[in-house]
Amino acid sequence: MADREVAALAKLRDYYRKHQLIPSYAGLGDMLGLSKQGAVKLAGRLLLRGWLKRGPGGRLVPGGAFFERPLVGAAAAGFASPAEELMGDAITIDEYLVEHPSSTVLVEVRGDSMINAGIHDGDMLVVERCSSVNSGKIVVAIVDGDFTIKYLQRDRHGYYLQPANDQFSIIRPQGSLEIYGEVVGQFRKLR
Amino acid sequence: MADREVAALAKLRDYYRKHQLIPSYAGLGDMLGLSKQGAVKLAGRLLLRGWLKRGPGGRLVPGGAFFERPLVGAAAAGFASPAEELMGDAITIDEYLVEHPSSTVLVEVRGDSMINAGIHDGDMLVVERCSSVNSGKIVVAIVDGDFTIKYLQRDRHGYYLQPANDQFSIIRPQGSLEIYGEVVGQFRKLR
DNA sequence: TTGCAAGGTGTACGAACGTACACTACTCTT
DNA sequence: AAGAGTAGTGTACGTTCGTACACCTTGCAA
Repeated sequence: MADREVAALAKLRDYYRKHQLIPSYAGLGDMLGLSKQGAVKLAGRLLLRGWLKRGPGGRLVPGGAFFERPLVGAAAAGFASPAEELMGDAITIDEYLVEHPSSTVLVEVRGDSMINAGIHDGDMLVVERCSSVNSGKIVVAIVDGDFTIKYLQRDRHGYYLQPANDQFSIIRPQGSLEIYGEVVGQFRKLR
Repeated sequence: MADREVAALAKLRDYYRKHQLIPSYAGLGDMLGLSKQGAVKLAGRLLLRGWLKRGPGGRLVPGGAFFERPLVGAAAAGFASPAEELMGDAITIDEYLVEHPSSTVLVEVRGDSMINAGIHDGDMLVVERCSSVNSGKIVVAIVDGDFTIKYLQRDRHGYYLQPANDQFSIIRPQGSLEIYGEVVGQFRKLR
């Protein structure tokens, strides 16, 4: 049975949460009451299932399925064990929203000019810094020294900034248009 | 200068995102163009700042401040050097959204019944599990075995579920109303 | 000028690591 | 009864790891 794998995965999750690190084969063996070689074989099975993968130097690192929480879908009927639903890992949302950590910043929204795009006053935006953005994307641009959030559009006259609110008008930059970055995600507190 | 530390942290964040692992001292040295000993000393400084910490076997693991992202205010005027941005506030998205990790789950939204509350199809909700919720809050309720997202309201006839979309109607539960949890946050990818 | 701390390089060493191979015990299937 | 596959142990080996110590440069204060 795959009983042992499940138990091992549970202990690995606890270990990883505590140390942000998958133990070595020897450590894994100690943790599970196995010999080092038993741990090697067992880890091989976890690798096949995508729970673990190999990192630099042959070290074990968490695989794609390692952090997966039973995502409670809207159509989900059974949610039997509350213990398994727990979102213990604090990294998940961050990884979901941020692809390139070193070039990503957070910007707080002021104003309602993008309200029809679902961006409200007070929301937080995940912004990836880059100077060139494809048209049609939501961007953070710099107009008169201030940040502004708009759709970047282009027509035969060049690029312009389009709000998602009828009460605001299109901005056509005189001269060059300075792009701060592209909006790749958003989040807000509801409480 | 602390210039080198900031650059190193940026590269470390990208490396960690790719491999879920902080490199060894030798790997860190290669990454930064330093000798192994230079990496040892530099890592010592990162340890002092809380960006890294020590794991089992002396290995480096991300510290508490490792996942923080720079927060750029919407009213910020000058943003001259990227280094300057790091001087502002920094938060982790997870800490911002999740207050009680052990009782928080993520739910993916299906349907448009809450669209006027800014909750769209495909959004992710941060749900804090609890059985009793104050009225007026957005809740995940269980109706006929299915999850549903609605405002929880109360009148003289008792509790009912109110959608934020004119095309949907109020749900008055027959018998008891089962609350799965309260929606305390939401996030979505825009790319 | 002297002193000294900060930040860097080079070398060395024992411990721990990943890997490989041989072997055993048990459980199925043929 | 024989064979194959699975899950485990033991031993061995070369590499890499973290650590320590000596040494060099630069900037700055006494």
